[in-house]
Amino acid sequence: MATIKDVAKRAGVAISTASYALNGSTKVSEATIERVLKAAKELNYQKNGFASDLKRTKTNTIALILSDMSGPYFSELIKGVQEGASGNQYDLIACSSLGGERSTATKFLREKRADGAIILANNISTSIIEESARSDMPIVVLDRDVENPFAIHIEVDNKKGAYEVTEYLIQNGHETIGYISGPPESHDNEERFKGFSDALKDNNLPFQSRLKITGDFTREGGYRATKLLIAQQKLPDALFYANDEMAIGGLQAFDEKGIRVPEDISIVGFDDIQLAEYVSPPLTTVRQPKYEAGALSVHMIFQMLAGEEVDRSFHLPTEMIVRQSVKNKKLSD
Amino acid sequence: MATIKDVAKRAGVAISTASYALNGSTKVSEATIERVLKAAKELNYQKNGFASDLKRTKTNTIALILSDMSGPYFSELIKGVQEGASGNQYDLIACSSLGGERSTATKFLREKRADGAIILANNISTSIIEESARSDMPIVVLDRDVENPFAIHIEVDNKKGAYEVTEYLIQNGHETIGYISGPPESHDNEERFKGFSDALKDNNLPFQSRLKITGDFTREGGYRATKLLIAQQKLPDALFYANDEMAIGGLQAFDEKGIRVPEDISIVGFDDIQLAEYVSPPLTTVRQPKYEAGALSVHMIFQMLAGEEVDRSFHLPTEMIVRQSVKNKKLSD
DNA sequence: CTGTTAGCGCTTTCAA
DNA sequence: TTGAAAGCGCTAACAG
Repeated sequence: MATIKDVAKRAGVAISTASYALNGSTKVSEATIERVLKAAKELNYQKNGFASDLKRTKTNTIALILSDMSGPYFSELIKGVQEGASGNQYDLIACSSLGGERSTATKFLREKRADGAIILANNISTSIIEESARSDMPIVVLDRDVENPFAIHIEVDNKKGAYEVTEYLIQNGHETIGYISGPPESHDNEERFKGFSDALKDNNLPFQSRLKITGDFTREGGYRATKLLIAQQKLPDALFYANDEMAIGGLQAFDEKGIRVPEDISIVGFDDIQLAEYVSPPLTTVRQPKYEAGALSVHMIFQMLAGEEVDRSFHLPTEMIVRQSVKNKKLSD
Repeated sequence: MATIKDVAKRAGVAISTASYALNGSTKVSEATIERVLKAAKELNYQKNGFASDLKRTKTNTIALILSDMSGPYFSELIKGVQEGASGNQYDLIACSSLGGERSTATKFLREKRADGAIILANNISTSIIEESARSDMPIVVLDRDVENPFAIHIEVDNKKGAYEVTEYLIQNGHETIGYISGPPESHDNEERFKGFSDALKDNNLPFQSRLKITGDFTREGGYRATKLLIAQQKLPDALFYANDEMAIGGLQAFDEKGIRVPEDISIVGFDDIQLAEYVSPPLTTVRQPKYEAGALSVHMIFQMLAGEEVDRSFHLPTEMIVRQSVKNKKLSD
């Protein structure tokens, strides 16, 4: 692998001159630039990015850390981040936190391989985030709150969104409403559950703990949880799934038992993933402003990088998307 | 930002000793290790990853370069790559080729920011790939063929897959069959079209060029192309969409005009994206082994990194997925 | 077991 | 306009 040294030698100039020429400085004569460029091409020279980053102590990249990296859920978020980053001549790279302590994500955070990070990965520990956040490595955390002046928190208003859709269920005449939860340690899940139970309480509806079943945000988990509920024999009027994936799993479980949605039971989800519109029946759910969350995240990173004073916490509004998975009991009963 | 020097000083040892201690070498006494670790913790020391990569001239990461980084399409592929990489203690990072020459992807390739790369990004130029591929930066290209011993080519058998599904259409009694193409410069599209027209030819069916309409692999493009076709008044018996996204766009166009699928026209897609199963009617299509493609890609990268002799080209088999978007004309006519 | 030291490849100051 | 040289922070060979 040719280095700048080789290029300089071949062009018959000093290393520094080669560096200037390669970086398009005006300090070097046309003729020299040409000679250097020619030498570089002949040697198929490629600069070593690490060396220059090291020298400049700046990477011009921001890292997006995801628990999964696959998952259709992240598309929109990524788009928001991507556009913001490239608009500022920053690079965006995505990496996975799979593997916890030993993951790529941890490495990026710890080893300052990026100038900032956006994290949506429940499997990365809060302590790592807190240790890593600093003025030259500002962090935006999307799925929890963190105690560190250089880590701010952006989240959609899970609680309010859950409250609204639960209220919608109630207004449609549903009284016994179950909750299929995400993993108990999930902050999002917790907030959604709070919104859900607040709505129940405010409407003087009791919450039966037998109707809260723990899932894990996956389709499979929703399927299993729903099966469990069906096995209890007494189905509630409606079901709140803590996310759409689980709701879709639930749909399948109901379908297998010949239970019709929404005729026999109404359901709602959360997220408004792309599939929600296509399943049968189309899912009533709450939409998260994912693109906006992504865009805001990068924006805040840049603000922090610029040393500006920023708010420590943001809540983005959700929107209820009414489709056809909820029956109006007041009309039909 | 504390450096290893600061840590060494604070612990009262030499830099190298600090380095050894930090990296868990056995050459250092327990007591020293402890002192160093303590100092590091007190200073909130984080090592600079670039510096060590630079020193070791090895990054232990492989880059996955995508044109988009969003797009549900990539999920499976990513999973295959991710698992292969982390299984070998390598990091995977994904980056986007959005922005062409000036993209993050180009930077990674050119500046040797990874030990190898997997590319699925039609908007990155072949010349960049050819210039970047070398023994210490092997590349797997998924969407074209490249002339470079260190860049190998893995693709699903687009031609055969297209051939099969076209033949399926023919066997079901369809005779005039249209083709909604992807972008003309797409290699995948080209291969699919070849398979399509070969099947026609082998069955002595003429191909009418008015029935080939150019789309762009997006839902919107499929929608527009379909509208165009509908405007021609004479609908063919069936339509081959070069990918599922476009087929779903087409479904919408037909729906708006009250044209029923498959009663009035049969359609097939390509890819078998997740949605294909959920649209109405469920789409008959060709499944690509995306996970396998991803897994094989990393595997080959490691082979090349190890200096082994490898095949320059791989073709992965596809599988036809029969659902309900094709009518059997022989039965009903 | 610990310390000295020579770079990795690059940028950039300073002097010529 | 060009060149010499000093590091960026780290690893590792070598010497003690």
